[in-house]
Amino acid sequence: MTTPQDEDCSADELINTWTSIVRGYTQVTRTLTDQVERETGLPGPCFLVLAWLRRSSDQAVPLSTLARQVAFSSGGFTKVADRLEQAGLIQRQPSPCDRRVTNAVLTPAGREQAERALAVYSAGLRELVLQQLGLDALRAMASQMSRITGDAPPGD
Amino acid sequence: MTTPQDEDCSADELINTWTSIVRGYTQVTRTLTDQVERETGLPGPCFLVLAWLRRSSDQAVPLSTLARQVAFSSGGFTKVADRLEQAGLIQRQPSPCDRRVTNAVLTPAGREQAERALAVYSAGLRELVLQQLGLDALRAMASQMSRITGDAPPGD
DNA sequence: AAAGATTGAGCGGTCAATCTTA
DNA sequence: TAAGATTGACCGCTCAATCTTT
Repeated sequence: MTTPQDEDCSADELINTWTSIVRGYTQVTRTLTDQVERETGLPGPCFLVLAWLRRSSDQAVPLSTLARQVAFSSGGFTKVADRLEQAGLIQRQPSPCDRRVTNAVLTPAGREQAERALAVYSAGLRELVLQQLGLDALRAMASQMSRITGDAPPGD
Repeated sequence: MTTPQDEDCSADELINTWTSIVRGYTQVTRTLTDQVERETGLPGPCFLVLAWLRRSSDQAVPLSTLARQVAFSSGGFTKVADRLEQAGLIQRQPSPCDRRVTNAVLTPAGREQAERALAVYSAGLRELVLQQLGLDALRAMASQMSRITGDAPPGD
């Protein structure tokens, strides 16, 4: 939605405003990632993969889908999957319907790690974001961001 | 600010809400970085350094300060500085007052590149964020994020 | 042709060690 | 001692090439 006001916003103000968003986001993300890594030993990308698999209700998910989800290249993700498999957190399964794709599923150990990591993550989120902003402001921010991506706002 | 409502927010809702913020932020950042890189040839970290130097009104800035600003390790930033200097965009200057520190200053070419990159960046910001949200919502989001970091809201 | 997965080469970052100056 | 900068070893990711399957 463009309003006549938009032209009143100088490039400098625009950048300063966005920069404070960058700072906040970066600080929260770094803190959460550090906490998860410290308390579970899971590096950032691995955590995101486990979280996504858990969110898929234990269904097998193609490696390519996971790669897109964490914004990794295909080749880069192969190695993430290698590490996760070697750590016993996921298992590779050739897809029954399309023999090009390999799926990943959580092992019991992987699911347990995912639960622990998500507990740490959400606790940090409560402390860092929810307590500072309150639920209404947080929801408002999320729905703004959803407008940017064109996604449906969360909770619909 | 903690309200009684906070306990009504399940871990799942909390994470979903934050995730949509992550998605929006990531999409905008990636798009802007790609645009800047495509139209100026500057990779992301270099762009941030030039932008910060420009914002310092052409003053000499210690490398350690710049490193903190872009959240790089000391060793990592030395190599960024190497590339920027080799590209003729910055110049190293030993600090007159403290002989441990080396300062960086923009060369004329570096300043020119910084201007171009910032023009691309702010144009993208207008299109991707300002037009979708409007100025008021953008300012609101920035001031929320400032509360998280404890910084003063932008424009004060 | 086109899409998924894997491999190896290359690069950009962190980390630990070192040197210099305060 | 401590802080800033640099160096080299290491590691994780991207990229391009390859193989397989559709």
